[in-house]
Amino acid sequence: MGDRVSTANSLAVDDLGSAAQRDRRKRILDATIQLASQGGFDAVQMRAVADRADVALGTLYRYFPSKIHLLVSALQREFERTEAATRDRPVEGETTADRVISVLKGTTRGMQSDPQLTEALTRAFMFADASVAAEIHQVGMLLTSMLTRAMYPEGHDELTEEDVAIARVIGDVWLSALVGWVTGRTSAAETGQQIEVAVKLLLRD
Amino acid sequence: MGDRVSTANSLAVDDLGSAAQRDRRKRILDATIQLASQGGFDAVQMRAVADRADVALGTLYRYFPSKIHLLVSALQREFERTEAATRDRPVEGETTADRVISVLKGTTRGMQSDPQLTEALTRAFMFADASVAAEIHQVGMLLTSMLTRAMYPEGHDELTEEDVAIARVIGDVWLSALVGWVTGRTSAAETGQQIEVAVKLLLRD
DNA sequence: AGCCAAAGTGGAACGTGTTCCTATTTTAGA
DNA sequence: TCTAAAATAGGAACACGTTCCACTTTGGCT
Repeated sequence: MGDRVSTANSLAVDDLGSAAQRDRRKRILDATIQLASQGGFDAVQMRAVADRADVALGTLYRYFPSKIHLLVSALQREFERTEAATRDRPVEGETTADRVISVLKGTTRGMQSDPQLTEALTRAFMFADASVAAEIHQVGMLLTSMLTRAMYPEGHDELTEEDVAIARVIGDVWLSALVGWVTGRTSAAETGQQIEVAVKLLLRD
Repeated sequence: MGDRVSTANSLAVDDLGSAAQRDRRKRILDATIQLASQGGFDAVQMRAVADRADVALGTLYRYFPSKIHLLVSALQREFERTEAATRDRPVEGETTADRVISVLKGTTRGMQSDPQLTEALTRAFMFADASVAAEIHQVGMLLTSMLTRAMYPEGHDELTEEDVAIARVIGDVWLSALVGWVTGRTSAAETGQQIEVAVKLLLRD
């Protein structure tokens, strides 16, 4: 009775090949995040990632065609985790603005608790070109999703164009603020301030 | 009578040393912009810049301690030119929003007419860390200045905190839109749209 | 004019992202 | 079980940002 799992990998969410391949991919992303967390963007060196993931350099490049792809993919994974964590928890706050601010500050606080990791991921995000558009778009969707959920906690059906536009602008401000912070040009407090002001300007009804 | 200009360089706006030094600096920035204009960020190679500016590599590094400094300094010079050009010209448009959109679209159009240059300068701007804070801040001031002038063409005295906050948010959106565009993730039309929507959201009185 | 410190030259050298190549191992299918 | 294809290992090689060094030129001072 050889139950040698007859090729059955079709259950994978995104069809990422065999179990061994999924495992390698995970090891690589884990190593990336460890290194980023310790030393930021510069510490994520391809040879170091390969070593720590116990994978050859060529294999690393087979999975992720560049350092930027690697880091943006890591960002995507982290962001999915964050979004999932936010999903079930009810958003606190009376007004729309309060709820949005609450969600954003929560997320920002989470990122600021690991500055090096945030620096690495944000830098990669800002440097990414068209070849990473898919991953970037995915992250953008997650952010929009988090924001609109904060705006309408009890599952609205109708998101107006304006709602989406507002979410987008807030996302832009958030990103700028984050860049200012990771590059050491603004403090954590200023970053929070910047976001709060923008949200209040945009959601004053 | 030897009128050999007795050390008289104290008239320089920012005290940038001797005429020879100012000349070298200019040659370097010119070379940078030429190369960026032709091939974007990747084409601005330090050896190439040094060659074209007719300067040794070490000298280039004496003037600009990194490629990022070099490009951000080039951006600063270009932006000063742009800002000066906008200064005298009256801003067209009835409403505040119209005027701001007009100024931003004009500037954006200018940048989009030289995509490679814009890509190089924007990339550098986004990658700049704290050591370039001075130059970055200068560019931010110029942008704010352009925006508030568009908001109040007839020289208001009182810029409220809200005015400045709005200008800042618009600047953030502009930057995000620009990054999306230079990295090939959004089209020129989408970029304009994105800015217009944000401005209308923020200036709807 | 002659001297000295600062600035510039020319180029070697190093680190890290990326590419490439060959040998070996794993995997899928007959 | 056997075999061909795909994946991986291991590492050399290359490109470009950056650093460094020995030497030369420049410019201000006496």
